[in-house]
Amino acid sequence: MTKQKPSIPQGTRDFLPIETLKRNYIFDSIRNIFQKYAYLPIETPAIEKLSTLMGKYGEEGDRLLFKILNSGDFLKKTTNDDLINKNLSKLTNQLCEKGLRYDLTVPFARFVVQHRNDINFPFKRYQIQPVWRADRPQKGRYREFYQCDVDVVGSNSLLNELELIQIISDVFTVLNINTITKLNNRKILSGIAEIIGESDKIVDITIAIDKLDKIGLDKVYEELRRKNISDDSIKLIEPIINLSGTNEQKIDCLREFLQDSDIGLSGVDEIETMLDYSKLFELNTEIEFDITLARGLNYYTGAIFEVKSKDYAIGSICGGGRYDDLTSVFGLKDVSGVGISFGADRIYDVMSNLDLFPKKSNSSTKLMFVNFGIKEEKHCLPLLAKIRSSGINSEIYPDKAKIKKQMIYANKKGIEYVAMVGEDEINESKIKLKNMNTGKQSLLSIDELILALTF
RNA sequence: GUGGAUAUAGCUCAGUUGGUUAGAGCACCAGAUUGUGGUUCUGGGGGCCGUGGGUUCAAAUCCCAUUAUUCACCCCA
Repeated sequence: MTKQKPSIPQGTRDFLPIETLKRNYIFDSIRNIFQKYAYLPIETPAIEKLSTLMGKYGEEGDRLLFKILNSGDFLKKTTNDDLINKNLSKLTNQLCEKGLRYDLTVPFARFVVQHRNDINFPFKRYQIQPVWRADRPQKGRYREFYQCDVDVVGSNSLLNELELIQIISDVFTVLNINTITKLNNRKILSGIAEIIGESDKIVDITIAIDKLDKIGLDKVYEELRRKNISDDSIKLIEPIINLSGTNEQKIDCLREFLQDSDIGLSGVDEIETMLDYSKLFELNTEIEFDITLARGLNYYTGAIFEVKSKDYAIGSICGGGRYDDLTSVFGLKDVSGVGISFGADRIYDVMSNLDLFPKKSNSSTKLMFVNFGIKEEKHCLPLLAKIRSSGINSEIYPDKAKIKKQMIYANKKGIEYVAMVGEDEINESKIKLKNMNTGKQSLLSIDELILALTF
């Protein structure tokens, strides 16, 4: 048998215990806050029917879907002509019926429609699961990563948007990350497109101005021209792209600019209401109304959110928005939803690079018994059981090895205390407890030991 | 899908205009220390120099191909 070099597909990762503990700390923190705001958990399968996923994320998204080869005779539906001509899109349909989910929002829309009779609307759910994208990996970009979604469907109220802002603030407060939350509204973007007479090109326009801070003004104009936006139209948007000042100043300016666009004005009203309401409580994230925030996902229809770390550049660590019509493709009309997604993996990268994890998040064992041999381990096992039942994470070294080896094991595992029970201790009915941080040792009874480790 | 960079020990990397037996740090194992970890000292195991071809008396080093990794673009968490 030839030796195989162990490896995993690009863009995927293994997680060592120390990393997994830290990741769990992020998941637990986020989950606790979701529950505090009364969202309910659901899960959906990793694989969905391709018909559910295709066409929801635009052309680019379709390309990034992982597709699953049909089982059995997967060539059954193909014709020789299609194979010879390499008619890829047709062959894809014939070879694959399933794919890995690309995000949690579209499967959730499918879920809502499928289970509409079992759901209590307005439905507030959260979902923490991995998603997969057949992307080229790079910094902060993986092919398998976790999203932590919160969504409300079946309510048009802006209170939901507000609540999401509070959740953003709470999550990043707990995780100790400085953030800026950018807000925009798709209706404003639609209004702008309407005013300049390019309504049908709204997607191209928004994607172009979304790049403003990245490629600069000239390149944005270049891109707009490339998308066949007329010079007259470009001239018209100029003051909008250069919009600056406080959130209030931007709103006033836009209200003026959009005065002939009903949809645009309603977007401005929504933003104003959200900013207004958000002053009712303390928020630990800087709120910025950013007209250039577009986000590619073309199902957003109202509010758009994006959160970035202020201290570590890695793209957005949370994003989302309102989607009014996502369920209608699955046959349920007039159900509006709004939600955001926290990118747990990018949050991990931020916290890891800024060293924001609390110390307690990287160890789980509190106490280890040294194994001195058969007689001693039989004495220790009931003690260990008692310690465990009082809620202390603990273990016994499974082999009678050199003490040194056992101590090294405990040290590497970050175990706080080591218990040594040899012949002398057995005779005295005591346990020698060593604090691995200070090196101090003391002789305790079982009850004293439990008390000492419980506070 | 487009463009750039890199590939040497488990990890991070040295390696001279091509020239003896390819090195270091960290990690790992053992000993100094038979009931005590972290620090220190001593010793040890580890390498088809990504893979295939070419040039040369001679290739980790130069050339070509290939694969993998990585960064950026597109797009996105």
